[in-house]
Amino acid sequence: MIKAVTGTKDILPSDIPRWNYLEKTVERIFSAFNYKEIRTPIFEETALFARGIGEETDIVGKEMYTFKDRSDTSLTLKPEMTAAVVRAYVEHSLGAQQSLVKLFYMSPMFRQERPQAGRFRQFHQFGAEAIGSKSPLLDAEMIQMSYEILKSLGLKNLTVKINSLGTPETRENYKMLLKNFLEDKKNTLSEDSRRRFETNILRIFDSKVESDQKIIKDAPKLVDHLDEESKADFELVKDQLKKSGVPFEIDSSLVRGLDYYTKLTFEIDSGSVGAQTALCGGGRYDLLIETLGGKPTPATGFAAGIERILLACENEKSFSVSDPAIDIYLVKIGDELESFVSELAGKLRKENLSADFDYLQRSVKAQMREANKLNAKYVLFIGGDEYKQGLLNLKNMSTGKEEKISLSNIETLKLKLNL
RNA sequence: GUGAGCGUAGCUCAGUUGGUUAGAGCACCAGGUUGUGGCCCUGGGGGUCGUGGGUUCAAUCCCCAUCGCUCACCCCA
Repeated sequence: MIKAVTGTKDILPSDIPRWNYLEKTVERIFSAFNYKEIRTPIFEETALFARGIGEETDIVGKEMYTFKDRSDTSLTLKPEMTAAVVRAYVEHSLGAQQSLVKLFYMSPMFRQERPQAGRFRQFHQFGAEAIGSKSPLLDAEMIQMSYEILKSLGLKNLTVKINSLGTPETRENYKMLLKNFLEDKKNTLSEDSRRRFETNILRIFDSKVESDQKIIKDAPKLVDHLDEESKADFELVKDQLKKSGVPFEIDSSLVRGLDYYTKLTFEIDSGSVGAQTALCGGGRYDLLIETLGGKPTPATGFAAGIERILLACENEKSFSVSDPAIDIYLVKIGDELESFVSELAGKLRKENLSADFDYLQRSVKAQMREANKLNAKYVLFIGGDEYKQGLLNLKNMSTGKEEKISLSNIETLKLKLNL
């Protein structure tokens, strides 16, 4: 048997109502904040992600699905969306028509990682990008929007964490500071953290090893070494979050894994999922547009993992969707009426009613069971003496009451049913 | 890439200290009402016990390999 590829999942009909509910919620809130949807191709030239995300990152270094097409161009299934959105922004000069462009997306992403709870190789993200302003109000807006979406989905167990990475210069200075601090303690660090010391020293803060945490606890903090502008912006974001009632905590160890972030970064964690607690994350990326060939343009954004959010919602039973119901199920008494029933169903469907009937020549009882399973609001019996007199028997499935209606005014059934 | 756990019906799982036709609940189908659902009752279909090899008179059970799934590390949404 051929199965779905490792790390990929079918979203089955029984899953769809929950996905639809999430998607509608997301669209509603994005549009309230005046973000417009953008859709970009599933794959891009590999160079886009290599340059945008950073050659040294894990995503680019070992997690991308990269392949060559017949003209020998290296292509990559998108592992994240920001680089693609920025590419489209630059390519179509979206900034020429409006100086601030607010975009949102929902799309599958691909990363070749080992699957685990809340992590897949094909997964889905929604997110937003605001390109063209350095206002901290937009950073606060990103946090507020994502928080509101999660809240609207009924989630409770949330932690909003914010940090500022400062400008690249302040960050480099700080890295030196940290390096000096850790230099003589290096040998007592875990193996992973010793590796991080060389590759990405800031990530040592993320270590789950207790002994590492003890060492790093007394390390200098990035927030204490910010440049004046980053510091002022950070204060503004905090202020704005307080005003909009978003609870948050400052997490000086919050470092994002993509190279393009500057200044404000944030993450929203859930205590209701497995080890992968981040439901969404984002921040400011003032240098990326330039890196990708555009004019220097400040921007900020975030991305959220849909599977992870739905997992948290399930574990918290944070929302429920009502069972899908069909308006009317046609029960035929006698198989010779099949073709007539099919025609009748067609008429009802034209009236925008959802209608179905039995194609398996099953007994009336079996047809009723089917109607019940489909949550049918009404059942229409076709056949027997009534049918000969031009009448049909209409049954309300919740009250159980039946009434006879005339075959000739079947088109007005919709009004009768109050549907 | 590393580590641990688990693979028995469509689903959730029992089971045999190795021994005849491998079980339950749910789901599915049929009947109980020769024209009427949700409850109930009766019956039925469905499994190469993940795959390959080994040990044995005998393997779903023990051993080895392999594939897959799950969780965690790493990393990230």
